[in-house]
Amino acid sequence: MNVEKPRKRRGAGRVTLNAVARAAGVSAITVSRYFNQPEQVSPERRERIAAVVAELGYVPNLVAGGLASARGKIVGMVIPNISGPIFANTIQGFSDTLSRHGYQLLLASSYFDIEQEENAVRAFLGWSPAALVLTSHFHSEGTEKMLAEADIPVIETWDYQPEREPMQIGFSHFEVGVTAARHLLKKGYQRIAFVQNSAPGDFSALERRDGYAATVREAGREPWIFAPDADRAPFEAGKQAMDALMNASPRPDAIIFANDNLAAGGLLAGQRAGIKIPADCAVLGFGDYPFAEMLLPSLSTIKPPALEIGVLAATRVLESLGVLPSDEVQRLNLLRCQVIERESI
Amino acid sequence: MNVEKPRKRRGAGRVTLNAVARAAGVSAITVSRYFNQPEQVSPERRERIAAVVAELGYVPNLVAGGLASARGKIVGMVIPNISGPIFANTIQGFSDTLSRHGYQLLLASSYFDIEQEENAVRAFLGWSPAALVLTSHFHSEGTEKMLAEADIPVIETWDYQPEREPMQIGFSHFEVGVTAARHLLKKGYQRIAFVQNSAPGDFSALERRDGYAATVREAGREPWIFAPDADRAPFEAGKQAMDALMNASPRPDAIIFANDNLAAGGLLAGQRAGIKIPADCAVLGFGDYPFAEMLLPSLSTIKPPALEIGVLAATRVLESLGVLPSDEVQRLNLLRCQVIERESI
DNA sequence: ATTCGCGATGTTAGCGCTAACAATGCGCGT
DNA sequence: ACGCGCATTGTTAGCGCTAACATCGCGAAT
Repeated sequence: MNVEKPRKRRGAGRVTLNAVARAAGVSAITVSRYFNQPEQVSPERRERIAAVVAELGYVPNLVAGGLASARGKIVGMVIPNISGPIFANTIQGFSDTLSRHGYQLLLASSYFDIEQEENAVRAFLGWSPAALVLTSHFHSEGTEKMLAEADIPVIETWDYQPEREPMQIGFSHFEVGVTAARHLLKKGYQRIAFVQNSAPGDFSALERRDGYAATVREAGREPWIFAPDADRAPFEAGKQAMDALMNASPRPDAIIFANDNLAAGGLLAGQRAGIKIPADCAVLGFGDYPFAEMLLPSLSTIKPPALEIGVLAATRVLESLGVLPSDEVQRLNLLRCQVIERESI
Repeated sequence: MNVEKPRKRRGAGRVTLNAVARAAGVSAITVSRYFNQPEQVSPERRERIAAVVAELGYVPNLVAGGLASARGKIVGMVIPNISGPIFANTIQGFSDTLSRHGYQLLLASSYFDIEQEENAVRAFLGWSPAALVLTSHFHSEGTEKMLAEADIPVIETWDYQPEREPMQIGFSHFEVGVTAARHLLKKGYQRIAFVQNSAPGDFSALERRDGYAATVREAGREPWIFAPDADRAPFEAGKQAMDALMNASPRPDAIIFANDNLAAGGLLAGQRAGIKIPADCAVLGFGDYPFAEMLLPSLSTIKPPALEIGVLAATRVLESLGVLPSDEVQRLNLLRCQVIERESI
């Protein structure tokens, strides 16, 4: 006499939605609605279900939900690097805004490598995310193809190329260069130099340089661009630049550095060489890294809207998904940078 | 004559594993094995399947896989904050190590708030993650309960409390305080002060203080602890501390700051007051924040193994899951901090 | 020749949830 | 009284994948 024993036993005894439904004396779909469209459930049942959920310690299985509804409450973000002072704020703003609305963040870093980006995008798509957020607009063919087929909102951040199709949130690096140069010109500086970023592949920094160049040219002066050795770390490159520029004659009376790391190096080298900043030479950075206010003299810089980009990206995602209200989701979102004047100008 | 049309149509025409199987002339499970245990599939079929996968652009649906196998290739991490200079490296190391083995990172921040942590843990558990990584050992009751029931590897990082049950990866903050004090004593400093962190809730900083206190006492001296106002930002608190200590008589000849932000403030205030560092007074920080080498004088500090914690956490997770080999996964992992000597000592 | 073991492959039955459709009951206007 | 619309609840059929078991074929061991 064989006992017909069931052959499978996988789900490890977790409390399921069905168990809750049974205990509450309603059907499964009602419990499902309680979680997803509570306004469709009568108050009495809501209370009943809430009690059972608390009692059994039910945790909704989002995986099953995601499979059934073909769209999970999860959003992927690929960022060049997590630990840099720049992107960290964007991640923070993004993550916080999302989680406030019950969405989870899947994160991966690409290190400016489009193949790593492609791998991350592929893996993310496997989780059927509600949306994807990428950095910059330069992707591999494979990535572009997958994104086109995925049929979910895709947002590109930090870079701003209005002619591209996907939703964009960023600011104009060219404009930053213009702002920097114009700001110094207005303050009466005459010989303004620009120190380029030593890291290859940072195309945004080149746009800032171009903005600077166009502006000084417009003011009837020749651009003066110093390019440090490509193999130096930013801080060292900044020192090199300052040393070289201070040996020129005539010297520049103001220097725009492509970022705050370079500027910090410049500040230090200047000080070691006995240059008075800003009396002998003004220094302006970009990024408003946390240390900018801690240097001596404290570093004037241009602050990019890092946190805002993250928050706005999340907002646009939630709008696209109908979680937040909006008549029509804006495709282009141009933010502004801010000049932070401290002592080095 | 009614045409029996199927009633559902959800999956939006995505390429499925079944489609691949059909096109390759094998069964679905063989394709599944091709992805998960390729060594179990004969080389000929592997090739065949690979070709079809590429041709159709198949992207495995990890949600379905996760549901079927009751354990997704995804790992959750809850960290106090993403943008701080401390934890960013841990996230980076963790994320990179995981993704190298095909696991994805779910990230959330708690802002040192155990209720936010609980929410994050609940949401993460809904994705049936393969493991969870938390920061510190102080959790809400609800969190503890969920973790106990979840039956997955849980790792607590940064803090190190050997008596606790879960796997731990961190270092001893007390030991950091001891190291700092001992290092300065050995260099011949006589009157060593300690500046406490102004932020309430940073219990680790208090342990460092206690390590310092125990060590100087052991050397026959009285601990000298300065506590800045609790409502000041760290940088400002550091300034306040330096000003106060420099007005004492006799002055301390060395100061340990609870972290680099405080130390940077101290350095600046010292300089403004005409104090020669390190000749008049040495300064030692903690954290090795990125700006430490950029200050003038550059800041000597104690560098915590932030990146290593992340990498090791990921390694232990992968070992627990059998992805990486290991006879027996170590439950306790004590890492060491490193004294970085620059100019301020 | 028969058995055994083992590697490669296939069949079946869900995993836990939700979309789509169905049904029910109630108040309302005619 | 009847039909209609609306709010609430239920029924059914999967979503795409993999665990568990079943099968098949072939060489080695007996």
